[in-house]
Amino acid sequence: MQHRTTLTEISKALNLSVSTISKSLSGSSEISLPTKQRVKEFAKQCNYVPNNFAASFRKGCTNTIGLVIPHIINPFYAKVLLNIENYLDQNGYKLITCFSNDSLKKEVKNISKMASGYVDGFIVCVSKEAQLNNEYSHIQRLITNQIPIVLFDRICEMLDCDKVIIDDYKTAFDTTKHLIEDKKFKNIIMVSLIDNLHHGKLRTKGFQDALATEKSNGKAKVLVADTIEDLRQKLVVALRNDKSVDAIFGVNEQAVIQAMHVTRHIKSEKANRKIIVAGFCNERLADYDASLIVVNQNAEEIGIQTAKLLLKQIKSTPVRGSFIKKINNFLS
Amino acid sequence: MQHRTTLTEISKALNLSVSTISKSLSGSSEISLPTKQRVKEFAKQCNYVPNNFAASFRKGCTNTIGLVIPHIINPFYAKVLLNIENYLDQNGYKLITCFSNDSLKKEVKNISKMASGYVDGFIVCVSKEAQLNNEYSHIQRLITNQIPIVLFDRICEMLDCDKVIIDDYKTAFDTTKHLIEDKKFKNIIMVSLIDNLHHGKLRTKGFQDALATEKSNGKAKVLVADTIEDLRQKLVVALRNDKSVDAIFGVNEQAVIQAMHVTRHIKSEKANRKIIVAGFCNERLADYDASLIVVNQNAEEIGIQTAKLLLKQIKSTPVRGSFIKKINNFLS
DNA sequence: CTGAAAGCGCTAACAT
DNA sequence: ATGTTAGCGCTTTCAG
Repeated sequence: MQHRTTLTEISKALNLSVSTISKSLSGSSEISLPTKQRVKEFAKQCNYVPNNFAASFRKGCTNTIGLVIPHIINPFYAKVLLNIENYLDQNGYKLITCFSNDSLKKEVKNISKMASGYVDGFIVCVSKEAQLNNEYSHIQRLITNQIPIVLFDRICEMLDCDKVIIDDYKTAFDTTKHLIEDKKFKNIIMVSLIDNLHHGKLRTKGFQDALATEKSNGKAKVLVADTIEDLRQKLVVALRNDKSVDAIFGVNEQAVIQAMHVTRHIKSEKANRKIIVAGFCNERLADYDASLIVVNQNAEEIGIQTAKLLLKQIKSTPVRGSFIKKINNFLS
Repeated sequence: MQHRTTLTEISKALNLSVSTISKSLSGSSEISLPTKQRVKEFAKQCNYVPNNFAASFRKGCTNTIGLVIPHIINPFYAKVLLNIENYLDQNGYKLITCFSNDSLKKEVKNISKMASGYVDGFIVCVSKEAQLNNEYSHIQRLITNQIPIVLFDRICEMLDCDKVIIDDYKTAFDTTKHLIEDKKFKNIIMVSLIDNLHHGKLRTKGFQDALATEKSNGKAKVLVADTIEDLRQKLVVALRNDKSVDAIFGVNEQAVIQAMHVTRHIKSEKANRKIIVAGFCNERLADYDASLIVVNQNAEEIGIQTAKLLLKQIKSTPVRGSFIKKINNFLS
């Protein structure tokens, strides 16, 4: 790495003290105008770039946030990430991004490497593995140590910290109502590949409760599977057995995609059969099938709110520096 | 922020020097086994977490890479990012991620904030705006200052640094050949929304050259547009005017999507008409239309190679520490 | 084996 | 208006 000019070097060259240089460069009113100009000009000539990393170290805060999300192939996470970054950038923060790949081990590793001084706070969407094993001690440790943290999307209700989620239950409930009351579907099948996850269960419940409110509508079927293949087969069987099914409600993107597939297949068997697919998925899916009814998951809003909450926490937390100041006062 | 135990505190508590603590904790062979154990145990009791940020500062390298990409809605970039992160993580590096939103101003801002000491090197995919204005001075400055940097996907040939791209020309050429020779298409239309970008031009050229090699095949049409609407209209007209078109080759994802749309529309007008869409796009598009021919853009490979090249550069660059050491030796 | 000391680049309280 | 000083937490010679 090429040598970078430092304040000390400038101070020696101009026969001024480091603090004068520092103050001049930051435009302090304590310094005379001629001095400030001289310093600034010289600094520019030397290609001086302030070492903000050193400043961060000195001040005890890094203006950096650590983000851990499962992955980014799901456009929902991509959009959340994009919005978090934009919000943080506008507020002078940087973002260290890590992907857990839904592995608990990598999640723990990522968090601990960032927690060793690199970030002022965390935004986390926990891995599937953490959820399945109900293993949150790494998160709990951050909370205990009063490190600012906001969870989003996949959360654990036991943890006492800020959380941002869509209201899965309400969204599923409302969408189902909409399908019944506005769209006039009579026989809806729900499909899920995430019924082992917390938000998956909530969506299923929302669907079921919405149907329960429609007493006349006796038919309600929930199809749950662990693998795509399994779901597809179950769905094919269900649609062949019950010719009156007129809509499929998928509670996660993969389920929606499979529903679209199967629907196309069933339609090709019987041209006049009509089945509409609706559900939680990327709105771009509608690019390829305009009849798809997409549930809006508000990724933008989630991203912004998450970041906003975190910065609020950070601003209300005294930085380490002031704490140390207290100690020193006490000792002296 | 809660107080964090430091080496100094441990040293006072155990009546040992800071350096002994430091060495013990890092398992140095200079320290006796009993001391090491005593220190380690005490550190654990105090919940000691090393401040690697301070260590980074001291050592003059941060083990952090700065990434700037236009955005992440395009799954190609998402996949590249994911693979970069995974590779870097495996090699002990963190990743600061920024999005330029294709704005030159934000790109410059992002780079300079990271360059102020936070990162050991950069991975950049320049913004559309930078390309259109041929404005690369911010990148050139990094290169001049010998800051490790690798460009990917959108590059500038004038810049003297490592670059990773897919071979746009060859990929377009080969795909076109494949469409003609293997798939036996007779009349292919190419569509593009990126003909103002460097790689867009290369893809167009690849298409044209491939067609030129087939002398018997007189027909070759290139449709270029700036907006989606414009492209769609042009394509509709073209397909209505020339009933013999049997394939559309899109050189970017949006163009491919529009081609799929228009094709569906045209087919609905005339049921027996057959048109196949092929092109550069996310392979997930094939989930919704199995007849789509997807060009593989090798996002995984690009991500990994980019990261690998950067780390290679970084490892071959002496850290600032050693430079400073030289100065000191010289002075004393 | 252990300790003392210097210093990474910068800030900010406290002189002068 | 300018300078002095202390120190952020850690690593790394060099001395004992």
